[in-house]
Amino acid sequence: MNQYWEKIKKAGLKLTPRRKAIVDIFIKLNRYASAEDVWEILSKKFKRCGLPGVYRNLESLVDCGVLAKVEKFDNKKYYALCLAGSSHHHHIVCLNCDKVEDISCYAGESLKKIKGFKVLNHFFQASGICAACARGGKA
Amino acid sequence: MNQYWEKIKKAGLKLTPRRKAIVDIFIKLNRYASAEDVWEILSKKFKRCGLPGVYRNLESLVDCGVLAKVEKFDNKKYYALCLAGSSHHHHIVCLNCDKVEDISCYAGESLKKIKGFKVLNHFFQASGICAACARGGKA
DNA sequence: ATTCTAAATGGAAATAATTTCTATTTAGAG
DNA sequence: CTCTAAATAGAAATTATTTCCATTTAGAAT
Repeated sequence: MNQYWEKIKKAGLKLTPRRKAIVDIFIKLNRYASAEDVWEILSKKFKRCGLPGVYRNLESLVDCGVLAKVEKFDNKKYYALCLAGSSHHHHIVCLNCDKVEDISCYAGESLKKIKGFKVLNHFFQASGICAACARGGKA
Repeated sequence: MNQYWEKIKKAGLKLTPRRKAIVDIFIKLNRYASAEDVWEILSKKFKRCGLPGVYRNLESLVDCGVLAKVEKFDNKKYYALCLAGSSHHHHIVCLNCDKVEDISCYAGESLKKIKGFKVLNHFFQASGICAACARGGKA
């Protein structure tokens, strides 16, 4: 029972073979992926496997905190394993290898009021080159 | 020749009736809008008016700095008038009236290196309730 | 172990957003 | 006024995602 399975159970979701496999795929990938990416890999393991089911599972895994959404700003949805707890945090993405890491939120008091707005939410995401890629780890 | 028209000309784009009308729509709206929103309004002014043309124009207006993209994280594209110059900045969106305002970027030295990543880009967007809506301006 | 029920699933089809393509029109330089 | 590259309309294609419904299954209760 790993930390991800625990999150799934804790949310009252069933720990299905499909969900275990999807978590496994993300652990092995170590980067963000689209529903179609996941479906392609999952299809090798399960002969009968629909894309709608993958979409449903990715959403439920986001809901229970196992996955986080990653933005590529191209009108597609991307997901990555979320190691951080349920506390508010952000993500940094490697432009070379697509790896995603959790980063804590820097927001302080100054973010409660901006330009007369009462600020309720904010989204932050950084991208760049991770240490491994900078060393030529993959290129 | 207002500031928006100037930006269009400066980018080497033609100042067409369609583009003038789109800028005008955003000035009057004073909030972000989707391609379809713009198309609906534009259709009242021009009987022959295609959605693909609206998409093309919105993109070209972003390219020349007249419009900015706004994220609603729903896999649709949204646009708003961009008053700020070409310098790096962000946006804050009113959840009640959809108004968008430019905000300056707070990023300092600490944002150059995060978790070993060499940070190249970042995206920030805040949302909340604007002063007018807080006063019950529209609700 | 067996039963039971809500949740999960597959797959077809629908929906929604956006882009491509091609022929026609037009802004604006000369 | 002419000319050309840029802009346009509209149909059709593409892409991503969701809905629908009939079937299966995880896991709680027995």
